[in-house]
Amino acid sequence: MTESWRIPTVAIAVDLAVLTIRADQLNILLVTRGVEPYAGRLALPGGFLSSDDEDIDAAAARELAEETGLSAKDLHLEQLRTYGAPRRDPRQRVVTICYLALMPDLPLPLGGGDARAAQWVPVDKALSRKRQLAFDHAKIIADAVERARSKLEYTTLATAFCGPVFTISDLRQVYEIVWSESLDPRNFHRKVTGVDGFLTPTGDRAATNGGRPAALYRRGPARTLHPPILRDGNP
Amino acid sequence: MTESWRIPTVAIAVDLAVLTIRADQLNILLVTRGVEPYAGRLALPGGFLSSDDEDIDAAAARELAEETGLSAKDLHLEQLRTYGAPRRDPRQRVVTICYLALMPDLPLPLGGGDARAAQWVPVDKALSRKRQLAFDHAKIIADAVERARSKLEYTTLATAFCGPVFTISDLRQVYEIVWSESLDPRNFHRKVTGVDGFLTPTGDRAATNGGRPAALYRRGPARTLHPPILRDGNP
DNA sequence: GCAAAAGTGTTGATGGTACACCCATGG
DNA sequence: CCATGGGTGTACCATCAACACTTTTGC
Repeated sequence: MTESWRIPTVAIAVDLAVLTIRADQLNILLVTRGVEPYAGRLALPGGFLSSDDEDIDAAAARELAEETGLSAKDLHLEQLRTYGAPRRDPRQRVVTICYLALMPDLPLPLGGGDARAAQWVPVDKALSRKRQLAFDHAKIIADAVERARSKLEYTTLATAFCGPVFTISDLRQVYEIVWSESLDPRNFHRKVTGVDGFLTPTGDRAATNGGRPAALYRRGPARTLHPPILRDGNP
Repeated sequence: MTESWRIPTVAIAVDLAVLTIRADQLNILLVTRGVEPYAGRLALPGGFLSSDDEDIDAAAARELAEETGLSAKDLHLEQLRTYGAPRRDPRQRVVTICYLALMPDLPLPLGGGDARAAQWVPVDKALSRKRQLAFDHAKIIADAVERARSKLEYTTLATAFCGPVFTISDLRQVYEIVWSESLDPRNFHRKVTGVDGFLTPTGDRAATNGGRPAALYRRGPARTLHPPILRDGNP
């Protein structure tokens, strides 16, 4: 608590839940804490809000750039929820505003100035070893994953996990991995090509990997899906 | 600014967007500010978070009880979003965690200890006179209404606007008013009675208001709607 | 040709809309 | 009886899951 004079009585933090798909699994970006409390444990990247003129959305974007080297306009970033249980940080009262980011699988570390040991951890693994996570971050991760899962249903966000050009198979695998559910490739194809503005054909074709080469697409202008693509597990 | 010594450099507020249906309109609970800034303007009820051991959800519930006299377990209360633009409060940096509450139309003031002038204001009126609202509260109200609108689609939340017992007509009017859209009474009836756990019949019937008396229902155990009841305006 | 993946056509089930029709009450 | 709102039946249409089938590549 020697640093408590530097931080207001109720401190405000901004934490990031950054998701990607890697090796057929949903992964989350975690850092290893170097200091107490929870030294050595895995935690969401984040930091305290400075009291200057920085907007909280901008603070989240800045943290994201520091961790990944990516600008917020290159990927999806949205506010998830604010967590403020009284003793979630044993040092003092901390209220943390959490953000959800989705990005394609890019190499890490991405040359950010902040060279803390950020690593991709499969979400399943992180959530099955809750004791290794700092603070209430297991709960935050679970909320982030659930938000991502449900957003795939009625928005075009799945494309945020893909690179700039992708095949319909790539997109289907995003859905299958995030939902842990297999989808019929033929019906999926029809469904996504039927939504206006979801996908823009590039005209090119992907290198074949054993069969007929797939058409390549970019993400289209649509942001919501009409009709939605619904999960099975719902009822 | 005489009280600024009591508030940390970055202050945390909890604000409430309390919605109800009154006189066939969606209404929001607003207070008239007595002090600068924005003295005399309408604002969302709320207050600063104390740095003691109060959870932020509990702080929202306490504010709600002070304004309406109702306990949080009697009505729906959920976190909406956190707003933290740098100059949203001209005095100092304030980050506000906003909550959305839905309640049936009950008389106000509800005998809370805090006798500030809380009043119901039709949402349309509030949003068409944005200049009369304090801070960024017009934006918050718009977000709250949009959240309520979309939650009616896939949750059973519409019952939160009704009293403990209600008719299917009452429920339909909730949808019609919140969505500003008229629905076919016959198809609506079939739809809601077809969702398992949405409605529990009481066995009683309402006093007639000109026609056959309607069956009375309580809210059932279901919290999500399968299938959803979708708005028209979507595509 | 054969395997493998992409993409199309078809069919039967399901859920939605529109609307005709019957039910129960007050006046 | 009539007016009024509550509630059911039904016909038609859109969407969807399931799966047979065709297309396009590598080997």
